[in-house]
Amino acid sequence: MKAHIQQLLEQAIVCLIKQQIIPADTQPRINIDRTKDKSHGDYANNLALMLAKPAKQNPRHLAELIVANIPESTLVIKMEIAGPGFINFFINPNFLEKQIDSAYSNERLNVQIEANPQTIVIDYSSPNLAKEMHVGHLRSSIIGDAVARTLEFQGNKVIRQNHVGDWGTQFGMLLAYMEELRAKGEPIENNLANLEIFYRAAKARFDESEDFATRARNLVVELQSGNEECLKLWSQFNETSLSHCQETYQRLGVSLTRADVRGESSYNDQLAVIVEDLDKQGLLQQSQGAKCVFLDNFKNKEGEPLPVIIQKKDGGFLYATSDLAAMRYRQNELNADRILYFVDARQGLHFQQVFEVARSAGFVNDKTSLEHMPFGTVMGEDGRPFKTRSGSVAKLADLLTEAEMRAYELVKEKNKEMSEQELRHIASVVGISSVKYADLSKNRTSDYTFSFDSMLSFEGNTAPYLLYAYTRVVSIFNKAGIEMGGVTAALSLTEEKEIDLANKLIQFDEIIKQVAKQGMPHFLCSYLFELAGLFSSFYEACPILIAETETQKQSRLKLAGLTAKTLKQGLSLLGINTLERM
RNA sequence: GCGGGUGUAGCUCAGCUGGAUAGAGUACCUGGCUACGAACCAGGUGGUCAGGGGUUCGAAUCCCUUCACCCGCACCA
Repeated sequence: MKAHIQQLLEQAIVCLIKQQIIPADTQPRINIDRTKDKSHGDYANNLALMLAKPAKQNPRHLAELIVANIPESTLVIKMEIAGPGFINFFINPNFLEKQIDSAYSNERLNVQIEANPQTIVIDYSSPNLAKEMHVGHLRSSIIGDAVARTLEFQGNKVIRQNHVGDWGTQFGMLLAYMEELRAKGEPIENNLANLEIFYRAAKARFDESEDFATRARNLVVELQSGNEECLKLWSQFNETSLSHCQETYQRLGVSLTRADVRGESSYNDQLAVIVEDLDKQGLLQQSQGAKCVFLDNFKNKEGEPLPVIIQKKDGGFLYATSDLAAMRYRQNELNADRILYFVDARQGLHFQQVFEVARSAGFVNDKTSLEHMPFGTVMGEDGRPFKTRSGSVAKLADLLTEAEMRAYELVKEKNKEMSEQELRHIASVVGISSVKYADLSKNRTSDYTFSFDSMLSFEGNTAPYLLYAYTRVVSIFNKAGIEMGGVTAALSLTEEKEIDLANKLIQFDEIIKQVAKQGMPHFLCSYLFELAGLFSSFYEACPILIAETETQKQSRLKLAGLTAKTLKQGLSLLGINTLERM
């Protein structure tokens, strides 16, 4: 609809240019807004206000001229000039009904398939395998996954990349500890059952024993030089850690699989090549023993150009190096059009730098877009950044268990007769979805206050509210004895609440586009919450099964059916399951 | 010091990149279940959009400035 109005306005501009009312070189950005107030029609536009100055016209008068030059359209029944010079468009209600009818019988709910699908690489979750996943991994995993699903739904080719931290100095420490356990005859498997404890034990040995620390450092070197025994231990460790991750993904409903794992270690053989390439291109400089690329746009504390260190003075590589290798791989092997990074905002500078290096070295084409999708820091309830090293770290797995337990209590209280199995299932969906929704519904760029209580409150703008709306529709269709998609009669909108709901329903497509473009699932959350809210009002005000006429009943069933389908589809894009009853 | 971010109702947060009277949730108050599911709905109280300038028809949004807090800034990731 927006596109249609835009076309109308563009044609009006052409006419006005011909008439020399506005200058020939005007290329205004046409912005169609949805109105907040119904008295302003359905859509509004400020073109007259923007062009008033270049056209040397009174804005209201110019608005009249624009309206006079807009071609006939069956979709627009009325245009009004309001305020300082807004043009308000009133849409034919008939159109709304047609849209709903068509979305209802469409698998994709009328969400357009991308005309030019892209290959989009998404780097997300990427936990460090040395430790178990904790709350800090929640945002990247959940937000990245929601965006991946959304882009996929649009018809893009999405390639998930779980860039796990499976390499680096801390592995020396872990391997040394594994060795020690083995020497003592203790089964390593048992100890790896809890990675958090394992890591702490290894760290404690590292801190208390100089011999151990030395051994750990030596093991890093041996690992990197391909010592077989080391690699065996290393891969045993990683296997265990990865299976922990998969377990968590499974519980969380994150769509990452083992096939999406491409850890830092997989770029090992490319690191030296990257250095060589940069050197050949004359981008590399020696500084204080390290090999660096200097970028003029970035300054350090002393106001001197800031280096991106590619290779340490001891010959070791850094995460900038493997990020560059990964970028080149994603460009050349995966043929990415877009590469998205769902990574903590604190790494913003790092990404600016490596993006620039990658471009100037030609690792990435100019056409390929590199996008850091930052998210805010996880804060404790005291308002301070959530620290992971200070003793009582909330493991992600424990958090999920807590959520399920709280949900279980609530579900049981509301459903005294329900079987244990069903209670468990519902509690699991309610608990997990609450945690996810609490995170997804916030603008990802701002800091995130981690709070059990707000996450697991099941009232208001929460996942259960949306799930509840869905189950109400299911219940109605059960009672009516027909399938949710089985309404055949045409829509007939008369009541205000019906029209409000219908208007919201046809916006689904716009919202999907927005989420896909900006990588921000909270737009979808807000939309679904508003949709569920409008449905609840409609539900209260407009009896469905006991409607006055059969026509009205069928029409309302259809509206409810499309609401449920939209909720289900929307939640599914967020990685949240629906329930038939709760 | 330089760069980035944040500051909106008691609390948690939206505000669609400059639009019409700044919105939700929560908390608090009032009303609604022998009722298609009350995890709900209808309504109310609550604001110097951190402060101050500027740009213009119009600013929470753009520019400048002050304040407060957070985060980066050479071999960790």
